[in-house]
Amino acid sequence: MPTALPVSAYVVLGLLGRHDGATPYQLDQRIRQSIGHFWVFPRSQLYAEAGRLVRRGLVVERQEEGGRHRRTLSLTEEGRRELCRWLAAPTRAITEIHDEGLLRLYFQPQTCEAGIDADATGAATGAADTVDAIGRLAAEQIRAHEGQLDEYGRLVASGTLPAGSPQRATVEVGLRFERMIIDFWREIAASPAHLVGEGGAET
Amino acid sequence: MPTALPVSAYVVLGLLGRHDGATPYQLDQRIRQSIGHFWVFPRSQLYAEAGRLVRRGLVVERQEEGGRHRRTLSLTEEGRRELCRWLAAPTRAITEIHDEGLLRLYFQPQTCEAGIDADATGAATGAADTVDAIGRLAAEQIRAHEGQLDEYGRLVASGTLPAGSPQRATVEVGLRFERMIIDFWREIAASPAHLVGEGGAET
DNA sequence: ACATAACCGTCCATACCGTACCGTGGATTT
DNA sequence: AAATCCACGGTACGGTATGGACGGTTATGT
Repeated sequence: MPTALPVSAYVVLGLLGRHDGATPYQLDQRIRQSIGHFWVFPRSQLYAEAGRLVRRGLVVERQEEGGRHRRTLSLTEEGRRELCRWLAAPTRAITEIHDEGLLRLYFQPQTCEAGIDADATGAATGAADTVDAIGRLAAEQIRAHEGQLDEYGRLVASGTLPAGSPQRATVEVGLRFERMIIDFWREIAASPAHLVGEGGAET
Repeated sequence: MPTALPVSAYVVLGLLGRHDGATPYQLDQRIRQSIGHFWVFPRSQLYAEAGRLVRRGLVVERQEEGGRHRRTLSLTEEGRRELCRWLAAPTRAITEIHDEGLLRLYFQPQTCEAGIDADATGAATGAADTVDAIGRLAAEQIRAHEGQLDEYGRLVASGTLPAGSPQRATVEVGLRFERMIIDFWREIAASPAHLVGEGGAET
């Protein structure tokens, strides 16, 4: 029991718990259409993580001698125990979000070369540009998120996820999130000017 | 124009655009109560990123000779131009979510040893344990997210964010997200058994 | 046979992360 | 005035992450 394992270790353990004897490659594919939606996990890290787990004795791998040198991973007793401990343990970890669109929105009223600065007297020289930028941003985000929403929809429609399963439930979060954020951006798109300090008495 | 800058570079540029002449330390504080909610940004990266930006000539820093050796950062002309270009550029980047709670939920129906040594009643089937685990997980997540919701509430109440500003809008997303996810976990909590394949023929 | 595509794994240079740590200097004690 | 404390402000460092490019291997098509 070295230091606490990083979450990514449990991604691998958990996946193996459900599909023992898989190769990293297969895990990668599964990740991409499941957990990948709420836990980013690039391919190369998978191999790295698998290696670490082997070193710690939580996983064993058997590598094909010839051919593709496939590595078959499976949990050891200790690996399964560790996984179960983690699943039963409490967590207060909060969702961590990376959203470039929101970032851009946040920074939006910026003094750019269009020539405005702190619109002291309400001369809206650069404000129009900002409104423009916000409008475009919103439009793009709507499109992007609609795409994502569709993808979730297809995933559900594909029937791979048993209705009422935890796996299905996590996708449900994805669906709701996308609907929520699309609504949000639609509101922004509907009145981008509203954000540039039109009505707001502020400092 | 070196290779495209990573998003984190624009975090610094954007922040400086709004508070020119700040020290990394100050930026860190601002981040923690604003962008940090939708773009995680650890302290140490701030200094690293600032250094990179200086090297690229988008930012200049003046370091105090004595005392605390504070570094004051400000945008160069080029830095501001780069920022403005980014703000105006289109992005189709999609939200990236890291949520450990969902991860645990996803992995939940796992074949664990029923006899968890903490309380060995010995007779429990795996299903009951799983229902239990899901219930606890949901309860914790609800508490955690309620805490986060409160924090957003306080942020809004504090009045630091001009109503109708983009900054306020981004917090709105946070609020909606938290409400959404709390609802989700409440549903799970209400009938965790529902997820364990109670009614369904599966496997 | 040959080309082509899908498999499967590896490498690598950077970048990132978090935490522990270290000096500063002002305020409060003693 | 010396000792203590604590908010500042920054650095170091070991481990992790990233993602694209590369290089072999089998299957598919022509």
